Amino acid sequence: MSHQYTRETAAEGVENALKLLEGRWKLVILFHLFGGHVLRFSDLERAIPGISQKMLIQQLRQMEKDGIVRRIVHHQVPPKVEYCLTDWGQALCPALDALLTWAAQREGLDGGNQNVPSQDATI
Amino acid sequence: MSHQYTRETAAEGVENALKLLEGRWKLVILFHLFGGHVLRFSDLERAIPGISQKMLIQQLRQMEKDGIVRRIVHHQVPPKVEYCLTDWGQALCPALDALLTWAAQREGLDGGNQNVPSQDATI
DNA sequence: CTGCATCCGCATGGATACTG
DNA sequence: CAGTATCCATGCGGATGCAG
Repeated sequence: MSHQYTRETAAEGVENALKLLEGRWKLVILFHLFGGHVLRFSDLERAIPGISQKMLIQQLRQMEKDGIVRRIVHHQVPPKVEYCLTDWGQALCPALDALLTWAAQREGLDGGNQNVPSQDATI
Repeated sequence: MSHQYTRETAAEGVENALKLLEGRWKLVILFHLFGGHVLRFSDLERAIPGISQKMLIQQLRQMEKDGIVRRIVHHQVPPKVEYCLTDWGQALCPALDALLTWAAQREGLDGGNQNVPSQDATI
């Protein structure tokens, strides 16, 4: 399982991965679905204040197409559609946790140069 | 170092982290800087075909402001400016690797339902 | 209830030309 | 060499209205 990537393919790989997560609301949706939660369209709508239906369905559809989210249609009136994560979608957890860890490291390391944005090499 | 996040703060944290990585060229630049490489403006320009000066300087400036990239100015004629990663920027490596790992898992798990995008719960 | 269509404003990104 | 300034195209996201 050793990763042997060239600088370019690695950049492409991460860019592709990031592209799947891009979108104003995908992360929020994802976190509402983590842990095996199964939510209806209206549940998500209510759980995410400020999101429009268009955005909600758009982001859900994209993630469904990308294999991150599973869509379950119950043919009944009134309609009922539920959303949950695929196995692959659940597998995102560790990666996002790593990102979280990195973000948390901001205060702590970085060489103590938060207030020295530009170094000046003038002699 | 246990992460104890609520659903909301975690989403915010990751979103903030992702926001720092957003931008058409940031990842590409990052990967060219990983490994302690110190590159001049023109080096990056040459190394990344298709990028415009505007985009290059814009993305670099944002990452500098965010503490990911360090900018070193040599006051001389002709001008010479070098860019490298901060310690925190270098620390991004594991997180991006996790993302890479996740992306690689696409083929392999996900319950074998790549061809069944929408499940149908009709009785 | 769930989801699609349309229109609109704004931010992002790209091309080009110019400056210290 | 290392930017800055300007103009322009595109796309994203928001609001509203309609349909199955």
